[in-house]
Amino acid sequence: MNLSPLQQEFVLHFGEMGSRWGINRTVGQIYAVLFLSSAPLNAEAIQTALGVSRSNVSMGLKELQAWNLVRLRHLPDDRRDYFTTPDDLWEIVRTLVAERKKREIDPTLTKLRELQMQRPATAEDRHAHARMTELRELIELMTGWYDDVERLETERLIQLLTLGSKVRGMLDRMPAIPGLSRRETKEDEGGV
Amino acid sequence: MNLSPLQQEFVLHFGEMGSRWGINRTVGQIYAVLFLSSAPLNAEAIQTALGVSRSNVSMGLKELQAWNLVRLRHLPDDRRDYFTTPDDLWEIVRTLVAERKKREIDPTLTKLRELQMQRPATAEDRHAHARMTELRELIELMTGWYDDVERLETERLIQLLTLGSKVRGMLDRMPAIPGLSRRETKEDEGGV
DNA sequence: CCTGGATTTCAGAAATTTCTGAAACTAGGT
DNA sequence: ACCTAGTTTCAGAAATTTCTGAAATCCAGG
Repeated sequence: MNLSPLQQEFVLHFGEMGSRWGINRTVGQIYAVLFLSSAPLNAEAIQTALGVSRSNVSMGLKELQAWNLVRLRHLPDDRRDYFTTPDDLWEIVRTLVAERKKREIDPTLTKLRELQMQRPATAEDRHAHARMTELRELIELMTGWYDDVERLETERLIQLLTLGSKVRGMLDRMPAIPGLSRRETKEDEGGV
Repeated sequence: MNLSPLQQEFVLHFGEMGSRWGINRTVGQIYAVLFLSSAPLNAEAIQTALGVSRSNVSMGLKELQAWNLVRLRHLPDDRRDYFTTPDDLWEIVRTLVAERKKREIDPTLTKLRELQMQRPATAEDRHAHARMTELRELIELMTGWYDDVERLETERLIQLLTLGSKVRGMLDRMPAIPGLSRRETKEDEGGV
């Protein structure tokens, strides 16, 4: 398979962005090709489209599968593996967010909870401990919200996003929530 | 400066997470040390705390400054540069989100808009074009929402997040928004 | 229980990123 | 104008990540 100039440029861009997204160039390119393709593709088609080695494609597909970002399909009378991305972009976004949370947030939350078992001894440790508490609470607030929103069906989610600027007006009409001010009580400490 | 076991473990964790967050280990560790410290730190203190070279610290700080994640401070009668992270964690989150959007989303949005100037010729290109449109519209919807939320003062933002599960009930009481169904009209195409 | 197309694994090669020490630079004090 | 304490830059070294080709594995017929 070979790519049209339009596809080509999109794929190249995804490759370059790959590194910023925490995946490597080839994985980004493989994803881009699958994303644009109207039909499922097998490894060989991807290989020729991108001009990389067969094993590289295999590893890339494996990684994309680990991210739940591609679907394995089979065509009748063909035992090769074919891959697609979901037609529904919202499903892709949900997967992306869920997987990033799993990899980038959850381990830190676990670690913070674990570290908070220790009682701080010195003044400096008390400050560090307080700082970790603040961070943990903030992450918990955000992931709690995410858990709620994630369960919304897509129609509702779009509705919520479209609401956008109206959010402010709505909040104005709600009572302030007591006991949730911006900062907790704050201790001052000295020393370099 | 040397770190307590509590600080040490937090710093090491941040270092390891660094790679998943798109920054490198040392940068993650530098940030962690500054985040926990009750007082501003100079480069030498960071160097001894982490046991890395002076130039590495310098580069790390430079990168953190490029991300707007640290503040440069000066103490009286001392011409060394001291650094801190903001006391307010919400400010940190806002910066983080804004910078990641700038680096990870905006370039793609620009590229998509640019690619859409081209008129698709083949059937396959028409499909690719449609797919890009879908993606662009989705990103625009999400960044539009972000732009609104970003302007909320922190109290309101917390209110919004705390609302969480109540969101669903609220949305139920709102009229559905016409013309914004889940998927656009969808063309079917064949061929491998 | 072979055969042959297809996929996966793996060890080393290639490329990229990170880290370092030395040199260059900067600016306040005298 | 020249120290001097401090910071930044930079070229090469070290470490890490990515990529490849060859070999190993898998598995659906025959």
